[in-house]
Amino acid sequence: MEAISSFSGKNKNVRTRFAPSPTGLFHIGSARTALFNYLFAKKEEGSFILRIEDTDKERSNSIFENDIIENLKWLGILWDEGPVYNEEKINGKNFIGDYGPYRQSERTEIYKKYLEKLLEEKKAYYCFCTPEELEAKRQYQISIGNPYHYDGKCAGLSEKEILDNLKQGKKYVIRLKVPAKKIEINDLIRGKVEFNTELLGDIIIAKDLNAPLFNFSGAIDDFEMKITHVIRGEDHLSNTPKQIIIQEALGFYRPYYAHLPLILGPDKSKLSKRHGAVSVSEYKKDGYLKEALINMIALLGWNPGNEKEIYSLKELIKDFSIEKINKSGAIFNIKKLDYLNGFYIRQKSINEITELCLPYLIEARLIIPIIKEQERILSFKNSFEKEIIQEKFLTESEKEISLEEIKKIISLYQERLKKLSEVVELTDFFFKKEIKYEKDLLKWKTMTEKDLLYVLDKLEEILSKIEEKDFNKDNLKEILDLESEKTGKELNMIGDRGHLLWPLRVALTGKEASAGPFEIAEILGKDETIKRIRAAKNLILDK
RNA sequence: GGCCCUAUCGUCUAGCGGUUAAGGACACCACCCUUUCAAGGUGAAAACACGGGUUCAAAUCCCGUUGGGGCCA
Repeated sequence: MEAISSFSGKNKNVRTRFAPSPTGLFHIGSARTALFNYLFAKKEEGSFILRIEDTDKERSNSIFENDIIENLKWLGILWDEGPVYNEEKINGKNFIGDYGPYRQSERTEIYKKYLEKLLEEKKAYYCFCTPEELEAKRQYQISIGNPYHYDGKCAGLSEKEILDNLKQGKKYVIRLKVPAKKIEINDLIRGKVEFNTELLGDIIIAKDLNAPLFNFSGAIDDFEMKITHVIRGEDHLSNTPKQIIIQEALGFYRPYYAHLPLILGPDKSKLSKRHGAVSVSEYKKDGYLKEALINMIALLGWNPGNEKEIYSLKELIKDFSIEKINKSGAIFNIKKLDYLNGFYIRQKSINEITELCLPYLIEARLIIPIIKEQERILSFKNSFEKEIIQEKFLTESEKEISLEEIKKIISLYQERLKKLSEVVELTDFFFKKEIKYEKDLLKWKTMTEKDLLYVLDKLEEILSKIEEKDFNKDNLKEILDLESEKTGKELNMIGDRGHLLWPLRVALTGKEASAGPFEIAEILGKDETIKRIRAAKNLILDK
């Protein structure tokens, strides 16, 4: 039996790969496959490789390749080697992630060499059977209750027949002779899995000499790239015996295999577009942090064996082990992602979270940066403290607002955010000239319109008396607490500050949920606060 | 249809024959805090698919059934 090495010590020879086809946006399931390959390689201090499997020219698109690359980098899943496309980077500083990916479309010569070798050694042969012919045979076999596989007709073609057919330009495929045998795989996750090759028939390995099929090019590349561990989704388990047959025909070593359970949608089928957002870029745009995404997908199908739930990429590398990967599929639970995202958002410093939120506010046109080069504000990084702190913005209501003030606003909402994108709807009232709401929203519990007008009058009166320089949350709290005792008695709502604070909050925000009114009033300032209280009165009086 | 994989609370999972009247997390519910919403705190409810074995003892091992999934066609 093949020894299942647990690789418990460091093994720097470990080489893993992530081999996506660029036929769609970078998928959350692919991200997890990439992550696990990365974690295992890093854990062993080995290498992790990115290989773009773009042999299917019809379906491959560089847009998708870019999406994969961009998001891998964003997540911090960086590969260790690859072609360097930019000369300058060879002489200059060359760091991980600067490498391009390996592309199968650039390696057809390599596959061709092996294809010719197999043909020469008579381990593979040209097959000229037409699709109609094959379909007819298939139907017949099924009708008599047999499982269908190719009957090997073209394996017996003479040298002359082959040449004649080729000369005539007949369409062909290349088939590999498949010996009838049992293939046993010792999957690192699933244990022993057996396949019978008799059910396969002679498999197609290429459409022509320049067009190898996925199973063939993959097997070649895993060998050429000295991959030791093939970690991939369970959907590839059925492909494994085919690849092993190819390896055996070519005399290659066999890598270790580990087939990950699939990530499922709520209906338990493989997670796909019809379940909603599945691409990493969509989650990123929606305001999920990479920390949350990494933490989430790592814990889908893997767990450390203790009760730790919060994991950084670094900690994952430290604790990761293939043995702890589960066997059954896991449903992707967006609520848990939300929880993790909220958690990581709360961990951020105010500068970090402001930097993260700013693009959303700008995109919603709530604020516009007042600087010559607008690009700078979107890409600021290190100079945050020194430079950006001076930056000014123009609000939607065309008032100037400093970054310092925006920071204050965001810090009020930091612990309320589940996703960065929510910052827009939560804080829009700070930036808008006019806020719209139903007047009934102003009423607290059993208050009448008369009570409400009385309270709003009182608020205006009291707040007007406070000097501009004393218009801060602590003072406001002290003064309004005192006032609410009086008005509470008058309105028969003793001890219930809501009769004063609820209308105030709604007048300032137009929302039924928000941060505290004292903090909000301080940021809005005395003039704006009083203006909004008056607007509330007018709303009630239908003016 | 054939082959293969899989099965613990609604969800993610711990459990690797006896310290388990099955533990944690998310979600849900209640309470506390509180002007609202969050956050935080406390607590509740919630699962070993089924049937056979093996064993003194099974969620844990074996077989089957059923369910779910994947691949191929």
